[in-house]
Amino acid sequence: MVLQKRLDYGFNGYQVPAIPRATRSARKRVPFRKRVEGNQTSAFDLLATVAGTLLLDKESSPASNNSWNAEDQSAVEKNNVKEERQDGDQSLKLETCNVSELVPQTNDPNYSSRESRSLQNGNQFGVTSALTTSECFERLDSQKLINGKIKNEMGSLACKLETGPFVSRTPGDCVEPVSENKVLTDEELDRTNKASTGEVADKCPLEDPLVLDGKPPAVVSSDSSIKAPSFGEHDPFISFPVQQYDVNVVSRDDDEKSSGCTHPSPIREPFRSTPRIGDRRIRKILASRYWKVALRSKNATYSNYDENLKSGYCNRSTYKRLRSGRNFPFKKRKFLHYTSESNSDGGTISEGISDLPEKNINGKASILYSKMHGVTGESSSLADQRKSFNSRDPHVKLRIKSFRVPELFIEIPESATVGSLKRTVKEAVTAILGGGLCVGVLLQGKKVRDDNKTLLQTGISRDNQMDALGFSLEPNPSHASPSLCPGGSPLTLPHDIPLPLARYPANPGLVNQVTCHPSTEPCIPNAGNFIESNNDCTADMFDKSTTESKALVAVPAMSVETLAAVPVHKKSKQSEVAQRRIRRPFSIAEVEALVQAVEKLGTGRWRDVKLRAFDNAKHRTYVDLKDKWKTLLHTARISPQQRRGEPVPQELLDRVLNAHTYWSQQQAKQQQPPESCLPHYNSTMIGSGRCDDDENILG
DNA sequence: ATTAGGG
DNA sequence: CCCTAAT
Repeated sequence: MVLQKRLDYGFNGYQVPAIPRATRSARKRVPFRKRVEGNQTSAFDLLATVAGTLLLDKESSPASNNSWNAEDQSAVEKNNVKEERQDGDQSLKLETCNVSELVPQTNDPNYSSRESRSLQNGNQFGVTSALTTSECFERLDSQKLINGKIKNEMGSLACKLETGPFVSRTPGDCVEPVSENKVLTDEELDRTNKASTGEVADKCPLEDPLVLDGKPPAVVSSDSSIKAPSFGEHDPFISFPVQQYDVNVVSRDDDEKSSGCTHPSPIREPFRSTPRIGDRRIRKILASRYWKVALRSKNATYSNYDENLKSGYCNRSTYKRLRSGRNFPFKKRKFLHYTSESNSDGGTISEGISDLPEKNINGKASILYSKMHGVTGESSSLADQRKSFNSRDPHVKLRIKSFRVPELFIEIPESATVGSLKRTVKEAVTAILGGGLCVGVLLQGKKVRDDNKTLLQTGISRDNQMDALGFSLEPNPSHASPSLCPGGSPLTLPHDIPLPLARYPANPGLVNQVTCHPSTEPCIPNAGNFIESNNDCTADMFDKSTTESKALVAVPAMSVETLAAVPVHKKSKQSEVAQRRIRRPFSIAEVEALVQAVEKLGTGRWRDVKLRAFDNAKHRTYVDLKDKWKTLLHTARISPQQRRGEPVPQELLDRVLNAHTYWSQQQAKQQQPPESCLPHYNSTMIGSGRCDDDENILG
C-alpha cells in the first residue's frame, strides 16, 4: 500500500508509474540493421571493421587460445630470438609483430552472405582462424629508422614464413592447421632459422649469437611451473630483446602435449650473463605504454570497442551486448570464455561491426583472412590494399597484409621453455589485441582522425590513394596512463601531424550519426529522455594517444617493475583485469537530469532514475547515478570553498538537499506506518500537510 | 538484477 | 568509480 504508493508518486506529486521491468529493461531493444550504401562507410566503420577483424581472428577458433603454443612441427611458425643477458631476466622486445593479412570489407549489405558463399565456393581466401603474425626481417632497418632509434644491441628475429597458397577453412572448423599449406618440418624450420640467424648475425655484428637449436626444451606443465633445469651452467635468466618477432598463430593446441619434442625454436644464446635466480615473472613492456599483459577476456575485448561502437552507431541493438557487458560493472566479473557454440543473440546477419566476431563464431564469416605470405620490404607500409576493379562496386576492398603491433618487452627466465615463451608472447599480443586495441588509419602518412568521414570523403576509396592507406594498431588511450607512454611506437608514423580536418556533416545516410554527433550536448533533460553525452569518440582518443606518445621517449626502468607486478601468466585463463572505466564527470545538465529524476522518483530507485533520465546515456549506470547522488549530497553539504571540479549551481545543490531530506523522511515514515502521519516536512518544501503520498514539493 | 554503502 | 554484501 504505502510502499506501492511511494513508488507511484513522485517528489513533486507527479504520478510516476513504475516502469514494468519487462518493458523497461534497458537491454530489451529492437534489433537494428545497419544499412549503408556505396562509399558511405565512414572512417570509423573502417576502423571498427579492422578491429573486428582482428578480434574475430583471435576468437574464431576455440583452440586459438593456445594457438601460440601450437606452432610446433606443422605449424608455420618460427621464432628467432636474440638473447642478451641482462639482469637475469629475459627481456624480449617485440618491436613489431605483423599480423597476417586480412581482408576487411566494409560496407557491404550482403556482406556475410557473400563471404559465406565465397567460403563455400572457392578457396580463394581462407578463414584461418589464426592470427598470423609474420616477420619482415627486411623491415628491420627501416623500422628502426621509423622509430628513430637504432638499437645496435637489439637482436633481430627473422621469421620468414612461406605458407603457400591460401587456405580455405570454414569458420567453425577446428583448426586443422594449414593442411593444404606447406608445412614446415622441423628440418625445414631449422634450416630456415639458421639462414635467418646468419642474416641476423650480419646485421648485428655486436652480437655473438648461439643457436640453441636442438636443445630439448624443458617440459613445462600447464601451470607454467618449470620442471626442467635451466640450460647447463648458463644463468637462469637471459635477456633477449627481439627486434623482429614473427609469430604465427595457428589454431592448434598441441604445444603442451608434444612438449617433449618441441621443435627447435632458435634462440640465440647470450654472450654474457648475470647470475640470478628469480621468479618466473615475465615482464612485458610495450614501448608505447605498459600494457597490462594479463589477458583480457574476450568480452573485455568487446568492451573496448564499446564506447567507440556506441559513439559510432548509437545503435542500441548493436551494442546492447556490449552495454550489458561493460556499462554494468557487475557483469565484468562474469566474463567467460567463449566457445564455438557461443551464440549470444544469434542476431541477423549484417548487424553491425560489433557483431562480427560473433558472426564468425556462428559460422557466418564476415571477414576473410588469408595467409600471410612473405610480405617484406614494406618499410612503413602497414597495409596494402586493393580496390575492386569494378568501378561500379561501391565497396572498398582492402587487403591488409600485415599489422604492426607496438613494441613490447618481455622478460622471462632463461629456464623457461620455448613453449612458455611462445605462450608469453601470445599473451602479450593477445592482451594487446584483445585489450586496448585501437586501430588507426593512415592516409599518405597522415592519420585520419575524423572517424565520421566516409571513405569517399577521405579519399580512401580512390584508387590512387590505396597505396597510401595504412593501418596501425595502437594502444587504447584508456588503457594506460600517458606517462607510461614512451616514444612513438612503431605504429605511429614519425610525421604524425595533427590534421586540421574539418568535420564533415554527418552523412544523412548514416543513421547512427544522427544522435551521436560528438558535439551533441546533453540537452536539459525534461525528465523525458536524456540525450547521451558520449562524446569520447575514437577520434579524440586517437589524437590524445598519438600526441602523448610522442612526448616521452625512454622506458623508465621503474615501470618495468610496475608491470612485473601484474600477474601475467597466472593462467592465461580469465585474466580479464577489467580496466577501470574512464572517468566522466557529470555535466551540469546531467546533474540537472539526475536531480530532477530523483525528485520525482526518490532515492533508492536508481534503476528507474537511470531509465528515466539516463536511458540513453549508456555509460551511466544506475550505480553511477547513485554514486553521483551521493557525491552531490556531499558537495551540497560542504562549503562552496571545499568544492572542486565543475561548480554545481547552488540551486541544484539545494534541490539535492531538499530532495534528500524529503525522501529520507518518506523512507523513515514507512518504517513506522502507524501513527507517524505527522506533517513534518522540510521547511523549504511546500507540501500539503497530508501524510499521504501526493505531497507536493517545490521543484 | 538492484540496492546500499564502504573504499 | 570500484567492489561487495544483501536483497
